[in-house]
Amino acid sequence: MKRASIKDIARLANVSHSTVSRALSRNPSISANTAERIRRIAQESGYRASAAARSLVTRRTGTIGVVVTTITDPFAAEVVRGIEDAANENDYCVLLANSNADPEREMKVVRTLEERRVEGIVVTSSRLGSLYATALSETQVPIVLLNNQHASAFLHSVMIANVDASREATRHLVGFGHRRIAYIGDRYGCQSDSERFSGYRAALEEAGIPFRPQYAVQGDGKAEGGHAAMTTLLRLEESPSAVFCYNDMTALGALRSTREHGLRVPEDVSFVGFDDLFISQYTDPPLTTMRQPMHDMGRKAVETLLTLFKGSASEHCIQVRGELVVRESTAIFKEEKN
Amino acid sequence: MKRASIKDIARLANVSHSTVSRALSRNPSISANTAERIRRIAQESGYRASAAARSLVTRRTGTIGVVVTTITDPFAAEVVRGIEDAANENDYCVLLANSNADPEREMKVVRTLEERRVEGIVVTSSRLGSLYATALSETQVPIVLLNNQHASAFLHSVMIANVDASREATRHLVGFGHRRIAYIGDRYGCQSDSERFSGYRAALEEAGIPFRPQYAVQGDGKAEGGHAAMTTLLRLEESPSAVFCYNDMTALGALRSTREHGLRVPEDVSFVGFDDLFISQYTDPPLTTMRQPMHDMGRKAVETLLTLFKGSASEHCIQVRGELVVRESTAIFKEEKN
DNA sequence: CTGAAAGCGCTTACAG
DNA sequence: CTGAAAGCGCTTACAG
Repeated sequence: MKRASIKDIARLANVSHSTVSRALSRNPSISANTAERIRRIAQESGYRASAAARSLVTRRTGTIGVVVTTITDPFAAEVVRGIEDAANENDYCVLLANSNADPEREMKVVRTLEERRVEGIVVTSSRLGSLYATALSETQVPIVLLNNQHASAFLHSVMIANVDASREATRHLVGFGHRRIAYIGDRYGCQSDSERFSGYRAALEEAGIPFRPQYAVQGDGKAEGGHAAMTTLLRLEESPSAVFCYNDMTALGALRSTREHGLRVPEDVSFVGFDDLFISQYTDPPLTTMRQPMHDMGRKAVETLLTLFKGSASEHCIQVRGELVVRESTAIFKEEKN
Repeated sequence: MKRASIKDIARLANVSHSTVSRALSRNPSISANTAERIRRIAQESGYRASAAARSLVTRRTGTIGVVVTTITDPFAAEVVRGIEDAANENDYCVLLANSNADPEREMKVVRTLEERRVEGIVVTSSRLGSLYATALSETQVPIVLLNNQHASAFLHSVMIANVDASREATRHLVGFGHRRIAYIGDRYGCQSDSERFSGYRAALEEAGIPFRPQYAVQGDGKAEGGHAAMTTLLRLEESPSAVFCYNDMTALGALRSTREHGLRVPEDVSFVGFDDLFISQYTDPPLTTMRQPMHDMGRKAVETLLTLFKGSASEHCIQVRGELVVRESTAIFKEEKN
């Protein structure tokens, strides 16, 4: 059975469909009585206005598109939650798409979102920031990149202040007396990896600790890579007493490798992660980590979209600060414990 | 600047807009040459067909709505991933909405989805299954409930076979020689909690182990609740040697409480969870758990939607089996270890 | 192979 | 306060 249209309601109410439209959108020009009557009839017949028809004339869809590599990534999920919250508060819906970190698919997905006339798009953790700069300059819908992996001055973005945050995270280790401090990076992390690496180097430098190349190893941003990287570090003649990890997932894997080697955390080796995923408070021991305000970053992304919709200018790159959350995976360095 | 419409392309190509429409939809009646030319022009001018206009006439939007309590829940995220994958393979988009487990909001959200003319809706872990039965019987769009908390025979659903799965999980503990086996439930879990509790009871019964009421405690489905519940259990005169948890998050909290009491897992107490969240392989020790095929459940949900779209009949309740994943949080019972 | 016309379900000036 | 008309951007019979 067909859905009731505005005309059906009009017939039922013995008025023109224009009147129905006005009554339903609470246009004050309609008399209270008829308006009331029309609304009741609409209600009873389970009428639902067609958003498609409406948006065709109003030129507004009230939806924003979100592309993530995969919603299964806890970071992405938290960000999307922030986006949803902010979107809903402003009566926007969210069209979700995943790119699987595949540039081709990512472009295709953006295309689809354009056809659906999303009013704005937020893309998280994209690896093709630079591709976007050109490909998307033709796009007519505002895009904001969240923690994108490549700088692209032309686009709007919200980013964590990687260098500062990483420097602070590493300083925490330095402050605990550690000098053999390693870094487990993300070989796919592009700009954010190199920035976090810079922050790490900066902290070493200001503490007068020489950088040892063998202490900089690469993971893959996931637990598997962190595990493998940590295993490498543990095989070193002089293994590190502390490790700063690209992110919490990496730390998770590294923690496990450490445990498998019969070492204790933090007594034998200290760890600090990056992100503060929900689970990081439940690892054993609970993880000290540099928190990214994921929820807030999601909000900020839609807020810049919103100001862009109004035609106002918006900051091009919003930088957000991390916050060190000290838990139990870091301890004061003690010489030769094992 | 306005988006190019089909008419703009028609003007550029010196044909009627009907011809443009046909060329773009690869209607074979159009001559290869003109079709080619039209497509090139459309491409160059960055033309994007308006999905709204199209769906107004085709009566198809190619989108399905998904409502979750919060995407931040790892279970929901995995399910949504499965939904997305299946949807994309069939050229559907996903409109995501969160209900915050608030019935009122959930109904509102469904309303919004209807206005957007989603062709189907999947609702995960809803607590108002029974409300749906009436409220949604008026709805014209097919809805499938995934692990809904209340039975409702009128609706389509995909569910884990809770009783069987829980019985098997508990049997695993029994098989390891445990007799003091506790259950930490979810006070908000409604039907799924009572079903999992039944499975637990059934396993005890078939093993001739008397049920002890003080061994059945309630959490809240989250780590906090699991922590509190386990603390209660540990204060018992004769505390359990094994615990079956409503879900992995509960187990996570329980694990932590156990650790805080200076007890070892699995030497002092064994744990089995439910879900097999991604993180469960990274807990310390890695968690033995009853895996729910979350990804597959998501797929199945859209598959039943798809068959419903075709007008075919579909099974009303698809039951899916859990799979016990044995890791290191369970061990053979040994008398009086501490 | 191509075009003119009608219509999908709304909103919104324009009249009255 | 209400209605008739036009139009948003498409698709699709119907002609030719």
